[in-house]
Amino acid sequence: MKKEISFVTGFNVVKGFLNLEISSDHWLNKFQDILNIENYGVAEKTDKTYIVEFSSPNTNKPLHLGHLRNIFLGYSVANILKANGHDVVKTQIINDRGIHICKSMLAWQLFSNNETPESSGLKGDKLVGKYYVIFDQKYKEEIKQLIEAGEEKEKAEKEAPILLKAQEMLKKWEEGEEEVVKLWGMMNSWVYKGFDVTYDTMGVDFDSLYYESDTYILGKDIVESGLEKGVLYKKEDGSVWCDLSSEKMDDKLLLRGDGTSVYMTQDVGTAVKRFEDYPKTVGMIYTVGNEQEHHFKVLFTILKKLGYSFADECFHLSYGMVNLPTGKMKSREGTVVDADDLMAEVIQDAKNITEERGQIESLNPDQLEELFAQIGLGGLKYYLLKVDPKKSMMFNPAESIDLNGNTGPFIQYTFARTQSIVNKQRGEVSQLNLNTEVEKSEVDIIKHLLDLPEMIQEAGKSYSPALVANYTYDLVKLYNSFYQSVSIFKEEDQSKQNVRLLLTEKVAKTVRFTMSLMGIEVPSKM
RNA sequence: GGGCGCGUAGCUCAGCUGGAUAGAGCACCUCCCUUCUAAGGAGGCGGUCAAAGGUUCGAAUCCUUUCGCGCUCACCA
Repeated sequence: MKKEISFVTGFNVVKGFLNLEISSDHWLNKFQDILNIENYGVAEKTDKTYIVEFSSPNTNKPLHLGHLRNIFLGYSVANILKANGHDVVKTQIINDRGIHICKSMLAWQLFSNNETPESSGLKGDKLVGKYYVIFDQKYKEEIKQLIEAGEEKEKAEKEAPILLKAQEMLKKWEEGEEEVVKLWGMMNSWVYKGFDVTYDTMGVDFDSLYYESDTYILGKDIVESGLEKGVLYKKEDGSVWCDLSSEKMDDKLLLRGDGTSVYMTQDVGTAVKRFEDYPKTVGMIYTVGNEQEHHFKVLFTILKKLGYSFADECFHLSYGMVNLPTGKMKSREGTVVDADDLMAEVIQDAKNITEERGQIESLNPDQLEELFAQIGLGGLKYYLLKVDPKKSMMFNPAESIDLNGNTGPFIQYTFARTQSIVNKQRGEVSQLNLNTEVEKSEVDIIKHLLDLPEMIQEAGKSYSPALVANYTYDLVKLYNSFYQSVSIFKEEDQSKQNVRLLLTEKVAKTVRFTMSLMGIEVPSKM
């Protein structure tokens, strides 16, 4: 065998396993192959388009920790699909209509004295969220009063005056009453402005937006034609349903007795609209929490029954809930972690630690601000992305800003190390000498670099940034081990030094690339 | 009750298309900065892979059952 295959230099047998020794020049050949590829890790362009939906908030309250997992996940999956050569459309459905937003509107009308983001200095989404909470408080007070007056609890919950007023407002909105629509438009614009600030801090953007207030109308039309085709049926009270008994599920309501639409109605409309807007689409990814698994199962089934073959190309990217050490997040109990607050906190922590031990003397104030944001947000994003999406996860605020071990800042730190070497080198590194002898720590890095394309492919297939995170972590661990065990600039053998410099450059490029897939920036100093 | 998912070290997580002594980080204990960033590295401690059966030369991984946890089954979103 040693004669047949030139790169095998030895072998031994342990417990029934054949171990082969591979020569240095084989690994250097492989490394040379990688170096020759311009965008190593990025697959060739395909003509396929994927639509990735994420975020999709309600417009009645600010974004929170749960949204952060959703948004980072969706954004990262979009990047990963791009790296697999596909065209990607990042989108969301904005749930801008319905009773929830009317509640905020009503409470604002009743109790705000015309408070605006400008007059209060509050971020728009925070201001609207504040009135949503006020509505809930008043609503509860009224229920309590009704019960004390001898009303049944259930009846009280249905007949609290403020709730009736909100429902009335919703009706007026659907009828297009000018004043209500105007108020709705104003308060939504506040929210969007607030969200824009949050997305900007996150470093996240979208290619297209869909509004429920638009798509629910299309949804209604589709339901009507489904009725004509006999795919759907109408009950005596006028409500419209889809028979799902053949899939062993309960029938699903698509239009209420009074003709108004439900969530499912607009989801049908949105899906159809998107496939019309992007005809080359071969996959639509819905990044939505696992509590909606049933909803999407039903949605895809209904789409198929309505005759849309693209139903098979829809995929619910279902992710687990984010829990706190204190338990579940509950808005009613005030345990929700606000997205803006958390990001600010994490950036502040990065600042404190960096000022304490960073190598940042040469940076100006603007560069420092940027660095703190990179480290803080990098840590947060990595923390939320390194866990398998489908698993629910524990969010420990104390650990998210940790810097040691399997964390974003650890990886960023390693990248910064590579940069100080790259900067010290100055000028071109000469070609690889394939006859150089390589250390084990160097071979380990080459082997891992060789796995990159397969990892990208797998991450794309399984929609899992966690694979990218773990790959990157393993790579920088190998690099740190190498970094500590050999010296680069003290190496007298020029060929060996070249190998190490080229490895350093390639690891740096790879880390910057894989981190970018997670939406994480890497600093050259920290 | 039905459906779906999860259960790996004290804690947080990898590994799961079956292969060698089950890995990492945190925490705890040793070492290593006159060396390119010690936000680092080398090592130690720590596991009946929830439990029991089964398939297999071989199971954390596949199958069955049980237990525990989560989500879900609205004229809510």
